[in-house]
Amino acid sequence: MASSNQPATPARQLRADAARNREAVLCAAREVFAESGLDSPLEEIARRARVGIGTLYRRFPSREHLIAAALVGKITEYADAAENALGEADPWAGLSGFVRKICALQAGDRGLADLLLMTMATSGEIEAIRERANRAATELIARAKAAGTVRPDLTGEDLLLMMIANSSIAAAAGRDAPCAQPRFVALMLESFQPRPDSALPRPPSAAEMRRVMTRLAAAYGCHADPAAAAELCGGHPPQSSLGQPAAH
Amino acid sequence: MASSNQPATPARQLRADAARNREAVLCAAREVFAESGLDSPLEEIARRARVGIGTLYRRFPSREHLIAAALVGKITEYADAAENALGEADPWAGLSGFVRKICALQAGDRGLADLLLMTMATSGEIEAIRERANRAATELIARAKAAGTVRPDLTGEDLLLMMIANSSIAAAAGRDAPCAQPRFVALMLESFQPRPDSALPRPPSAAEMRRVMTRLAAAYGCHADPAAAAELCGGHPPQSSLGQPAAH
DNA sequence: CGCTAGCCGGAGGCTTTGCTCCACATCGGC
DNA sequence: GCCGATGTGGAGCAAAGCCTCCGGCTAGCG
Repeated sequence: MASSNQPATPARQLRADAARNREAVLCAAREVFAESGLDSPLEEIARRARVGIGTLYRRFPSREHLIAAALVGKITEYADAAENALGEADPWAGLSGFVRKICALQAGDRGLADLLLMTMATSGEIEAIRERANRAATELIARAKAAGTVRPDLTGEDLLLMMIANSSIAAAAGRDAPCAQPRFVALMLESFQPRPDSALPRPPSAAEMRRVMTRLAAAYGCHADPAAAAELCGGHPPQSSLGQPAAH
Repeated sequence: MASSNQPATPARQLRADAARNREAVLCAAREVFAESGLDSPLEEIARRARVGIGTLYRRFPSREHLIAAALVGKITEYADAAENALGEADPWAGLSGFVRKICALQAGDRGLADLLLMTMATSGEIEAIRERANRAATELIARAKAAGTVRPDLTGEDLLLMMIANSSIAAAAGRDAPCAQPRFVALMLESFQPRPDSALPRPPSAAEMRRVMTRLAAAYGCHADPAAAAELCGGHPPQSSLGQPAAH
């Protein structure tokens, strides 16, 4: 068993009809996830793709595989936004533009909003892209700090908190209050700016936020513990060769 | 079919054992709601109260009735916090203390956090208390604006946005990142302070936010449309115009 | 063409949750 | 202590989702 981590493209060439169906599922998944988030019923996706539920499961053995395959493109947009922002001459313009951009992305796609807040243990590809975005975002903050246009105690974790908040506001306000989300982002950006004599309580650590993201993943039915993840990938659970991994 | 709006206290004297059970259910409900939010399974509440599910439904014919009965006390704390803050001499100390207080309340009780973001069409009592809090909060903002310690374009709707955000951060971070929620509140308070030459996009209207709260209520299985609500109360659906006091 | 590996759909088992209904138990006035 | 009004528990039905399995279909190679 070659342990290719997860087939972003199917292992071998699919038959023409199968490939067509696979694409239809991905397309429907993008639609449904965007509308209703990553915990949408998979049956709804199959229905919209005009495909049996069995077909969906054959192509994507778990929800996480489907999520990863459907949203690589979208999360790449996110990473690209971060790196493009580094090209901006003015550090504050770069950072604030990036913040507005990703918050708008979240507001426009509930699936992406969810994905940006969780870790996908089974998809190295997604995590690599996220890491790329993280590096760029950290650099964006560092530059703005150096230029004195951002409060010196701002951290990358603050950006993540903002994204959690933005995601819930976008989900709650939706079309009922379309100006809520931009308003909130503007307020957050105000809070990022430096202000003399104002100290913030200490931020959460990167490790803490990683744990948060792992728990959020679990809430969407994505098992982030290594054993379950490995099993899902067809890999070997650590210490392999036990009859069955304990997790069920 | 008596059309008493909703029995905050049971219609007539309950038998001793029944009253004891009712109290046990309320107590369990407060626990479970606090831990897991207003969408917790009612069976879990019955189980923890060591009571049959039938008993729970007999006493509280719908989830909304149970929520209202279990959380009147908590939401009263919220309204009291607002009114007490009006007693504070320094307007900014009053407002910021209030904000920190309610956000801490939300962080400590997921049920309350949820309740503060939704309208309870079937419980005039809850809505009256909320209205009391709204009036006080509006006054708090007005005072702080007058004193120049808060940005002039801040509105009551911004407070609600903050509460939505705070609720989701508290829920996500939980015990994994206990400093996340205070950190976020501190940032929001920074954004409330005045800053020359900074304009915010226009805030959502009160009516829009009311619609948002109604939809959030529906998400917890609370039917907020007048017809369903009235039916649930055994009252008459149409015409009666005494509905909610319009916020503001 | 004909054949088969590969693919398809959805029936159906399982779990969770909501809510109803009724045979039985208990309280408490007399 | 009797006995009916009152209360109790949980069996049971329905709906929604997850996921597996298998009888039948077809694409596309030879």
